Amino acid sequence: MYRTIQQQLQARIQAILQQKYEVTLAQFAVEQPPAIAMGELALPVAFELAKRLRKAPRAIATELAAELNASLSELPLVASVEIAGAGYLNVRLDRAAVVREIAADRHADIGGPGFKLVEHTSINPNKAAHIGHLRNAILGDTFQRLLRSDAYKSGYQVGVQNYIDNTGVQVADVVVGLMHLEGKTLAGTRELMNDLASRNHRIDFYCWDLYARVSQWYTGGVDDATPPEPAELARRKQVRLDTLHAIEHGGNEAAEIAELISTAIVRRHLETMQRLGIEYDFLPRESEVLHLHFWDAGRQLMLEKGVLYLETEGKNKGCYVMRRAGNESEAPADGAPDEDAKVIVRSNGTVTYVGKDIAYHLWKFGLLPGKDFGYQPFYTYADERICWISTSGESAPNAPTFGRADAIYNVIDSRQNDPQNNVIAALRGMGFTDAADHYTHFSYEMVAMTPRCAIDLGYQLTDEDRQRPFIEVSGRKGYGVKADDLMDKLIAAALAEVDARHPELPAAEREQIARQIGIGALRYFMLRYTRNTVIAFDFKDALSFEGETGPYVQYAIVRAANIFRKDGSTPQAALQAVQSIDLSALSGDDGTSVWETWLLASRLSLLIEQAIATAEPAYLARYAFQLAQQFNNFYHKHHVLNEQDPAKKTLYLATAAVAMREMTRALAYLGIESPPVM
RNA sequence: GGGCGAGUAGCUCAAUUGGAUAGAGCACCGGCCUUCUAAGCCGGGGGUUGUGGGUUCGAUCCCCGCCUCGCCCA
Repeated sequence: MYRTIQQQLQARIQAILQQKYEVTLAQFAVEQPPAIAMGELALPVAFELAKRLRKAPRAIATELAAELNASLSELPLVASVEIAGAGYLNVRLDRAAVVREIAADRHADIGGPGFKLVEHTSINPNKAAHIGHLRNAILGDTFQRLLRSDAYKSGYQVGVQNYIDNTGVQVADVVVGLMHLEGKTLAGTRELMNDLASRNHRIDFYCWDLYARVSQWYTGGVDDATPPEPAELARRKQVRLDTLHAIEHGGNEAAEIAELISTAIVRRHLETMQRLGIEYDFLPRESEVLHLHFWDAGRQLMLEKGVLYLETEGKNKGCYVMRRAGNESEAPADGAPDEDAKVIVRSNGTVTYVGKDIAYHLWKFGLLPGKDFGYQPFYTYADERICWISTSGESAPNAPTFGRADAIYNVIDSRQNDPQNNVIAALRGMGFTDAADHYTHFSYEMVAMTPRCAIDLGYQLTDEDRQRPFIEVSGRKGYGVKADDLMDKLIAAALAEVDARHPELPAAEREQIARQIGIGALRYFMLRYTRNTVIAFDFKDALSFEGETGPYVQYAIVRAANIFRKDGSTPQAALQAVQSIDLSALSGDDGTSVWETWLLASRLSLLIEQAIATAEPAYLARYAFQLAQQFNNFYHKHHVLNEQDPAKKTLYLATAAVAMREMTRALAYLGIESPPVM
């Protein structure tokens, strides 16, 4: 509702500016005054106009206030407009009228046409998911929820992809471990998987350790009694390279083991993410990008569009290269080679990662001629939703397609800034400016560990590392907190609390509530930081259920629900009743704290809009906390069930109802469930 | 060496993208459970926003220099 009022004010002011001064402002801010006593909305528009009109801000504000006050009939929810400070226009709302609008759940809509593709998670399928992957998946999943159409907003059509690099060097390393460290064949690998499954062990955990061992084996690590000879190290490097090439080509034992193991781990990743309420629509795989020859079509198109050319001189002689972003104007005027150009195809004919990525992104926008994946069902969720996977064979009859997006969001950490910019530059260079403009690298900083946390986990740190602000998670070293381990810990901690508080509940119910709380804490923890903040992970912070956490908000909802349970009434009835009672209790000191709760509760659509526009889910997380704080404030100030004045009691009940409604919604966008009791 | 990001309370982070008195959580100190759940609430201390300049009605935010840290590239 707050958004609607902002829009109405903006429209009205635009009309006045046009009519009175013949100026139009493309955009101007509508803020909130520092204190509610000064009104509900503040317009600094007079400052903006001071330069253009060569007039003092306060004089302009005076004229605008007069115009606005004279036409209040156009703004049914505004009570008055006054001038404050050096030229602010402060707007007071008709509290009763606004409350009735909010109670009736009238709010601005969000959404529009178009298909938006969100890609997130994209974990190398060679080891267990860790806390860094959790941040990625939780950010992506939350953003997807903000975009998608639902009961609250029209939203957009959304597809969620999880890219699987199943032919990369990381998978090859695990295959090297299985074949050369453990001497396993394809049959032996099958046996291992069956054995792990029968003992309820996780294959991704097994590979976590194996991957760390292989990484050390390459550099002559712990498995050797004496350091290996240089010739032996060279042989190991060659084994790695040969395995990688074998997997890329396919049709051999290494490739089959890679397929077997990576698919099993992908399945495990889906299970891990499902615990967090995260689901996917499609898993495009690197193997299909290769086997379906996406790059051939991409290269053809790049050559036609003139962004790819054969370098004939200098250090990149014999390579196909692309000029770097921003260098178009500095093209080699004197015919000298552009040494700064990005190599796309090496002189030996192999394609770089960026090259494959350009082709893949052309496909995402439906710009790759004649190429599409085959689609087969891979995983079915509880609600019958199907997760599809790419295949180079025939598609299943009822398969959807996922290319042809109007906008894409790639949730990838900030270390991939350069490669992502290269892809965008390629699209722009090819003349696909619309695609380039709608390509969002949803960049975020990594999750690291505090040195303290790493030591607690038993990792050997150098003295230098101990002095660092944080230690990077490293699959290669085996450093990191596994996603499933962390969830287990959080749920166990929550269960201990629930057991103590609600021994009367059946065990299954207590476990369900503990799961909701543990996951709520985790998702909130990953969302409360803005994207370009490095999270230095520590168990103490992550395991907290107090203060600015998910459980704090969940608890506020439970408190609100308890009011209705004890009262024997429903939130719906309370909101309905607001339409017909006297709302004079909204004014005065007492009423103001009630009114502030309504006002804050009415901002959800505004916050969703901002979170989408800035690709910053943290704004919504913060909002959920602030609303819960505001509600707790109200809860302690006004004892609802003891209220003797019937009109006041009805208003208070409705206040609890509206806060509960919006907190529950906000949490749902964050992917956090609201437990019935806690 | 080049590119990107960051530096705000003891600690971890915000600041509606240039607005009014820079706000939260944690930690610390003090108070509040016979009331709708204390996973909560109230109060307190704690700041030259790394540093030096500039832009303007107004700068934590924008521009330039310097210092420190992280990441990426070579």
